[in-house]
Amino acid sequence: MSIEESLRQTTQKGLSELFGVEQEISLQKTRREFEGDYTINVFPFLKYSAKSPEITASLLGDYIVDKNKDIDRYNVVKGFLNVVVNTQSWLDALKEKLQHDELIQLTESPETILVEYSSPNTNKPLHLGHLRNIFLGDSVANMLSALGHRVIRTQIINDRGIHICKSMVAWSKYGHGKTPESTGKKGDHFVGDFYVKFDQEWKKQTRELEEIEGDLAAEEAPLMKEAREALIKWEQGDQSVKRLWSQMNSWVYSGFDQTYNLLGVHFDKLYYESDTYQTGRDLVLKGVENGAFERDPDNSVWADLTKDGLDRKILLRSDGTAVYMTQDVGTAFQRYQDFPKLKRVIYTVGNEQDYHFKVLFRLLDLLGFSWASSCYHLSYGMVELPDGKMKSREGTVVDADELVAEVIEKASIESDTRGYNFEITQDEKEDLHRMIGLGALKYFILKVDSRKKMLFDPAASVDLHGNTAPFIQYTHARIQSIIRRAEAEGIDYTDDLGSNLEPAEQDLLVHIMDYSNVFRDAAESYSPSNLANYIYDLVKLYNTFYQSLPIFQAKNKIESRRRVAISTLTGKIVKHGMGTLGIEVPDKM
RNA sequence: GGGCGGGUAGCUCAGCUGGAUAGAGUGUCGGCCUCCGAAGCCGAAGGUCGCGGGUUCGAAUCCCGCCUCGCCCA
Repeated sequence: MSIEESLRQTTQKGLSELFGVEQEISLQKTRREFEGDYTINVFPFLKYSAKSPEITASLLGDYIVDKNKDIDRYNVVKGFLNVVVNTQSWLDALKEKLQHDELIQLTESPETILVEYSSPNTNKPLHLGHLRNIFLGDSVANMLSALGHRVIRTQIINDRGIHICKSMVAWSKYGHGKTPESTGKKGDHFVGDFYVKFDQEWKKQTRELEEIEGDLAAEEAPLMKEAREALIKWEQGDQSVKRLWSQMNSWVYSGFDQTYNLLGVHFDKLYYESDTYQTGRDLVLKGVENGAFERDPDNSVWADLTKDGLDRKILLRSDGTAVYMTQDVGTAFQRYQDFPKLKRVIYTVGNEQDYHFKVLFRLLDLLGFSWASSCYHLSYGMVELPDGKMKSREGTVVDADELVAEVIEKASIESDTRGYNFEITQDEKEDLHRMIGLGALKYFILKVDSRKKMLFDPAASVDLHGNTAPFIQYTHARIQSIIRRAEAEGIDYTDDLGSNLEPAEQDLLVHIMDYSNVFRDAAESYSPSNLANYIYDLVKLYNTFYQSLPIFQAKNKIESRRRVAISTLTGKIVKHGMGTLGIEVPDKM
């Protein structure tokens, strides 16, 4: 049992025996300006103790010191009881952690959890917004998996609809049989270019038509007509349209795969809307039969959610075609068919769809699916640029591939400028630069609370100083350098570590011992930013420790050993934590 | 019109299940490489926690109203 947990139990017991208090208590870290490790605020218990804050705190303090061998002494400041943990207890905890491989405590009830993220459309390449989505979903999946859950990573690929048909029409007319191979272009960009081309030509046609058709020009433009025809033919199963459709989609997928590979993410299972959109339609029709939904005179189908404080929501248009919501009903159902053991489904989708998911989950409930309540919308805020929002129409979208290439290039320049104080091959250099550049980007995005909107400053995202991945990576490399030297000098940290701790050692150690708790809380609240901030604090404490205390020139062998032990454990946590965020840390840089 | 989310140092962000003098980074200014990796460390300056009420021994944190920014539903 951890020191903190045991203190919590003793305190709880003491409050109960002394004052008859039966409630959850919270332990805080003692503020730096006071002596102590943990602080208990006794104000809430005064009405039970019927004594002054000072006396209440002293009684509790006496009890804790008497009953808990980890606690050495205490002091009282106003209503705050600061307890001091035995130095020996901290050192014992350190030794124990080093002997075990597991840095965190695994969950006692492993679940099967499906995490959906990325989920792009197949008509254009990934952009900065997708990156936040991907990094968030991937790190949440990593955290849950690290706790011992069985995680299925998935995405729903929006591979059908008018947008893909636009690219298809444009390629047929202006493509001249070109392919990604023949042009040397990445597949998703290749197809995206035709989507843009469609838009340009369509606008041209619209302008020409406006005099005759007025407001209808956009819809009546020949190109748009062709796109709509293509969609109808697709739904009818037209062979040549389907062939072109799969051809273009496969180009896009190979482009996406390259990007995912570079980002270091993978998926266990893919869902395509072209496979599941009919399922949703059937479920909705069943819902009409059993009275969950209603049919209007014009034959459209609606769900009346006004009782729940939501609106009336259309599910099938009067011509019988499905809307997005209907497709999502189908996909959700399909997933529980495929994985009957699912305990949780996590949808990583931007917060502009908060309402959409509220409605979706309510619909699943109305359809009688017991698992509706285990669906969760992992909602995240938009990414904004220094000059405002990304708008595809204004061409201010930040392309994911370009951005990744830029950060790696920047990392390469910075590393080369600083030089390398070790032997390194060209391949290793490239690997290192990728690690640093990509790490900087991922960390920059993940350190911000995902629920909030964030500002993406391109210059700051590749910064190497302060609260950044390169700073953390650098510290890791520095620690590894110490460990290498310790091994060379034959320092064995499993030996006696003494009975003393300098303040800088203790501050660091206390934080280290908090890792398991912080990790579990971050995982269960789907908050990679909490983990990122913990690692940053850890690394800062380590650097303070490192700069203020000699390791190899210490007063004696025992101190050297202890500092190597603390360094080793810090290094392990940094690697584990960053790895969970999807960020690699180098041994040398 | 209705709903959701945000507003904390010049800038970017922590802190938000109520607790001690609100913290980091960055930027500005000033120190620290004969010593284990300076992508580092130490220090200074910088705040009416959007505004106004309320609850409480105690509010950045909870409640109400307003201002403001963003998004969603018709």
